[in-house]
Amino acid sequence: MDSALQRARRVCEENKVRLTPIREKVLRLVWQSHNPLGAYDILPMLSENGKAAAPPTVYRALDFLVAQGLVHRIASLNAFVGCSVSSDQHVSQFLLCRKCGVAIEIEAPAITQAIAHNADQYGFQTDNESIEISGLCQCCQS
Amino acid sequence: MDSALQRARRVCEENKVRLTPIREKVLRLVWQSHNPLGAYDILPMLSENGKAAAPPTVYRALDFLVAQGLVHRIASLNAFVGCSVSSDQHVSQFLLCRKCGVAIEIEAPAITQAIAHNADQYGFQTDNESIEISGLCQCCQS
DNA sequence: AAAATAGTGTTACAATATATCATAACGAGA
DNA sequence: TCTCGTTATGATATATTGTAACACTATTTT
Repeated sequence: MDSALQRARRVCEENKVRLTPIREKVLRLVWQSHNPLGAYDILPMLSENGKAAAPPTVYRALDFLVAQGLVHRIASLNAFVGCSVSSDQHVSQFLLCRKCGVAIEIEAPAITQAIAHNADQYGFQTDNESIEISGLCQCCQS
Repeated sequence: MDSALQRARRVCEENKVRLTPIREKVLRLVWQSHNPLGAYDILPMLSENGKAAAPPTVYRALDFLVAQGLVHRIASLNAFVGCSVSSDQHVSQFLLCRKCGVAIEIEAPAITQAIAHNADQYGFQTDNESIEISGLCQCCQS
């Protein structure tokens, strides 16, 4: 968690962008939850002095964090999760438990390679890949 | 297109479910468009005698078709596309052009295998995999 | 300090999806 | 064939997710 913040600061410095208080808070919140969080789950947690933030506030912060590769969006859940891989590759590979909701980020070069190979066959130039595998995690199988 | 309908009928017969007129019409519409269609794009096309259908009508039909493996949902686009592979595997692998919007369904056992191997390492029991790769198709690269 | 850029607050709204309850169609067994 | 349980559809309302647009503030650059 602390190391995640350190990495975030480093990444932002390298990219010459600012990790403002709002962005940092959203990053902390997303990281603290080990399950993916929806934008509207985060929203009330951002409220200072009892006044809730408005949707654009959280979406801007999330868009920023996603752009920097610090957070991933899980399209099938409309939710966001902290990126746990340190390498700066722009891939998003997740095992998603449909029971407990946990999101396990995996790093599988074999998948990435197989995708690159297939895309090549179609002359397709890839931007980013998003792999979302739903199923049951080990804990939830009994 | 006709062969797609034939397959649909066969699949429904095997699964002992009904391909009702609404479901068949939605399937046709999704198939006719070679780009993914949003539910609200389909909605007005369902209108008989000038009266538009209500959202649940199209969502029910789409849910049914997805459950039968005849249509895929592209989560990153909130859209639906006809399934073009005949084998009855429950995987969803797409190359999505961000310029022209085309969705190319690929069948890559190497990817599936790499995923199975990784899931195994985590003791994760997979239901279905969804791979959405955004980028530029060959036509749109110039 | 002035100008330019980037970030935030706020309001309103668009787009996507579902809950709920009533009605209709169908299919199996008496 | 009738009725009863199941499945499908109609209809209304509402929930959820995501953006546009504009004013204002903070930060950086010149």
